[in-house]
Amino acid sequence: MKKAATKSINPCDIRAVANFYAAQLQLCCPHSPTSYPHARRVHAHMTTSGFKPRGHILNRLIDVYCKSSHLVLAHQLFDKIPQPDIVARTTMLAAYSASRKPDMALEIFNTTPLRIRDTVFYNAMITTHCHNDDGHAAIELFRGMRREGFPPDNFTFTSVLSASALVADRETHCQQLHCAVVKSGTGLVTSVVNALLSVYVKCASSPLVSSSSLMGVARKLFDEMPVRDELTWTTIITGYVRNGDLDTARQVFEGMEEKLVFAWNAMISGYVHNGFVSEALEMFRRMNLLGIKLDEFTYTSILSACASAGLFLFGKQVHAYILRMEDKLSWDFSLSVDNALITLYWKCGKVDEARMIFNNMPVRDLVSWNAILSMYVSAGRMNEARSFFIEMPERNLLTWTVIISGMAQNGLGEEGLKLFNQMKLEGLKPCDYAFAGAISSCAVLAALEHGRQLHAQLVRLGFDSSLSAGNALITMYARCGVVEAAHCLFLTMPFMDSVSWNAMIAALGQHGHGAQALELFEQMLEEEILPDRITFLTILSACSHAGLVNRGRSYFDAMYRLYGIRPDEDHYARLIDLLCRAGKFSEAEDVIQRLPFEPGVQIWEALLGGCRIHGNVDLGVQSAERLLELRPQHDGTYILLSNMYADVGRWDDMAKVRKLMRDRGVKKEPGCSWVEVENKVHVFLVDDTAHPEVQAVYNYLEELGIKMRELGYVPDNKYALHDVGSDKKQHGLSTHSEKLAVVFGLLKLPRGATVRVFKNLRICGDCHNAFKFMSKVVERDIVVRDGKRFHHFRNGECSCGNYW
DNA sequence: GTAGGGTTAG
Repeated sequence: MKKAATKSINPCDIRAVANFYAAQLQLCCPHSPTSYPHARRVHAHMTTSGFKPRGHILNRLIDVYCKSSHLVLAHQLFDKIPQPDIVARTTMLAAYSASRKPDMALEIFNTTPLRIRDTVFYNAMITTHCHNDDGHAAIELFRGMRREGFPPDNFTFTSVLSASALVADRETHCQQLHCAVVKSGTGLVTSVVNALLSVYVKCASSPLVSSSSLMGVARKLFDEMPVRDELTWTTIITGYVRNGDLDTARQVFEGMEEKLVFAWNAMISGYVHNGFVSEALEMFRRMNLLGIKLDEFTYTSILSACASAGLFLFGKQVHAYILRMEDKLSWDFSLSVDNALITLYWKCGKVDEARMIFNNMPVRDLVSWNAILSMYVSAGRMNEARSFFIEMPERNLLTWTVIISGMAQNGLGEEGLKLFNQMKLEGLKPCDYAFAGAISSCAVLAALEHGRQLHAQLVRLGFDSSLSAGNALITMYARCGVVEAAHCLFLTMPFMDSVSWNAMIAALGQHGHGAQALELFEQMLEEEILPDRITFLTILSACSHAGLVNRGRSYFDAMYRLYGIRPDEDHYARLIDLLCRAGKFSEAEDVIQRLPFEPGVQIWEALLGGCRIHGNVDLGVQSAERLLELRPQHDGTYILLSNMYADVGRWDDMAKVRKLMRDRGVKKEPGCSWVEVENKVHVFLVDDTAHPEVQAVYNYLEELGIKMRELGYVPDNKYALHDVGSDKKQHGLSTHSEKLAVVFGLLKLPRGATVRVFKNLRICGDCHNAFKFMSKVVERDIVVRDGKRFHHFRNGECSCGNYW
């Protein structure tokens, strides 16, 4: 039947029919929603009428199918062509490139004979490599096409220049390509110079080169351009913005005769990213006054400005304005703006509102999901974060990074490391941020060997200059007890920020090197690194650990006066801790009286801790009572209070506290200590009998005890008595977990190696005393990290100076 | 038939 139909059309008519079909397909605009159904109808008509499309009609049909995302259909058609021409091949290849299927594009490329290839075809393949972030492949292909004698054109140069921006040695490639551009005669084509500008600008913002000279090259190109388009302006403006030179960016911007929305957006986002929120808002107001039509980029940038500056009310006004004109906006618009709105709400602490926006979004993308995940993580709502993560329809590197570092931040190191491994199993290559999350997990677990291995991997992968990983490593080494390694790393880091300084100051403070910590802080100020609220938390702790009361007090005063940072509850708590440890109770009470807020858990904990050290029972009882009201289920308060009564022999009161604890069903967190030996973590509990080699430990402990007593060690049974729930106390036989772990380390670790032990709770007084003697007897360093700080025992002394 | 900039998630 079909044959009959074909036969009935004579050659003249076939040409007329072909023209008809071509005209019909011409009606299909590339991205209109009606183009695909129309093309299908035309296609069906051809099939039923027996017309066999060839040449440009076929190519056009393939093109429409590709552009309307019907790649399978397009490819079926393509496969039916006996010898597809270069136009059909380029169309198919570019379609695969645009839909991020580089393997399919490469297959078409490789099966296309050299003799029919042309420059356009190579250009399309170079672009495919760019979209696949494979700069080297793109550059290699560019070289190949020149070897084969295909002349590069302006399209070739724009693509290969953007490829060179992707590679590490981009500056070299860029300069070579610049020469090739000049030789090819495309050196005055606007699009080519734009691409050149773009690479120079990117090279300049790389931290490894001196930016000023490269921005100079870019500026010269810009000044000498015969024709500039809007892209030119945006590129040069963002160039200055990325290099932090907002004044020059502004000058260039003001020099534009007709300021297009692109350029406004570049300025606004530049101000936002560099922290100049009021300038960004000023730009926004000016745009409104001039009646410039705002687009989704303007709104997202301005919402992000509000989010980072905490300008909730202004942001809400923008939100209301957007809602009023919502019906005029497209879906795509609403997606990115909704994402920015989520960020606005959660950064301003409105977690549930942010979740509502997410729930009501008609379309969501990964950015939306990742934003909510980050929100739960930073709010410490890890159960919600965990289930949200599982629910996610897709994940990318960022998703994994957020959840891994979130686990670490919330003390869930084991889960963090598990997720890091799972991520690798799923075939994702961790970036430096993901490594930072895994390293922080090691810091939480005090898993030194594991952390060292991650450090080694990091160096092998070339991430050793990474800021985030470096900062995480400082903290990891410090928290694993190797403060020297942390310091060494800090001194050799190629780039640093305030986080790096904070981490190192905190490391020195935790290890009892208070004076050094303060020295480093002064150096930080000299280098004009602005301290933040975390910096002050760490120096107040450092002062507290080292007993530097006066300096701590004066830093506290300087915080707001000199740096405009209002002290929060945690700053006040550290101040009170500092004062109480030094026995200055009336001053501490005075501070509490004049607090600008209701004292919370942290304040009373600090006070109680100080009272315990100095045996100030009355004040201690008062603060414990407040704590028991605020947090009745927390075990720590009961333990501290009962220990305090025991210290002064008030056994009845002690018994009452224990009864109260039992009545309320509060369980004491069992004390445990652990030590890493040959990459394996050995955990000990009080009076441990479970560890397979525990008998050897008890034997060696006895042996050491004899030598220690010869040097003057007197066991203090008072502390053993305090162990709630331990029935061996009357005999004074109880052996704390930290003693077992230290002795196991002494037995198992190589001769002379430092023993590093970690304990979940605070170290006990008798153990502290015992380790001093032990370090002298065995002539080895012993490091113990307890819940609060580090103790370095060496030659009979502890780094804390008994001040803890 | 092929190219290039600005946004939102760490």
